Amino acid sequence: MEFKKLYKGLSDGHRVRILNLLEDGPLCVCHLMEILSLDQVKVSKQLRYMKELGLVDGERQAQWMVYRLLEPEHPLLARNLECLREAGEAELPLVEDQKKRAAILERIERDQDPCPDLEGATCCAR
Amino acid sequence: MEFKKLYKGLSDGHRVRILNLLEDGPLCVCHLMEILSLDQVKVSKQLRYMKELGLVDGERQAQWMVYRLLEPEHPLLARNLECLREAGEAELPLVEDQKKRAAILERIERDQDPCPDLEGATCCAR
DNA sequence: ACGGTATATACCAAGTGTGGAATATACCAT
DNA sequence: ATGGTATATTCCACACTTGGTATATACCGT
Repeated sequence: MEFKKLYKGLSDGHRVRILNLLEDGPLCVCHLMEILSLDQVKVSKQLRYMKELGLVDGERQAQWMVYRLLEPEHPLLARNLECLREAGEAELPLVEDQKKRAAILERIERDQDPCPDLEGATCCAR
Repeated sequence: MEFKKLYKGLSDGHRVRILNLLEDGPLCVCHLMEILSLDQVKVSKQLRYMKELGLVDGERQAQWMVYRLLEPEHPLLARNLECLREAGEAELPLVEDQKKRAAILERIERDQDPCPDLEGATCCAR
């Protein structure tokens, strides 16, 4: 991955939050909307932008689009997210986002919500 | 420093090369021009941009402007530059730039070129 | 085929970054 | 005061990013 594209990806708060979430595993658009409290068009646009940068990729699962990191083990990305998480709330609610993600996954498990099948676990809540 | 500004700074090849050079110590514009083989206006503009981002600051020393990192110990910046240097020539000639910088400093020492006084050493070659 | 849900795209306006050419400013030496 | 060197700024054009609103597409269940 070109360094330039990585940094363009990281130079926006919403995008960093999305990358941070995807680092823990794939997610569909509706969950990203829910966690970020962002409307659908904005999320879609950011995802498209990051897809063009070569940071993420999306795959259709039934009616949902499930996004994932293109290079989940990319050391520079991982390292930067780590530092940003350590920076705490003052910068971005990254750890809080991770908790919300976990809560959503639990809810899905508990309520048997229909969701695309994804590496053993389900993804979507509605 | 806001993370956003750091990444905006890093998302351009010339800027990364400048930041990498300044990490080793302050430099004046003419040396940056020489090492990057870039014309004066472009260097000045990138420096201004990074000054607005809060990444660098410039101080006049006689007829020269000497630039330095605003937060030389910033861990995220240091870490990213380190990784980019390790990435090697394919991405950016960062290590080569460092060598050029050292060569210039030697040349100054040897030829007693006039330069702004800076933390003991001199800086400018002309 | 139809209506609903999830997601993407198109279009337009505003803001931001980037490049080139010309010009201005600051300082030095004489 | 003058001319030279180092650096910054201005202006203009162009590409990129971002936000809003509206619309289109894809898939599902019936």
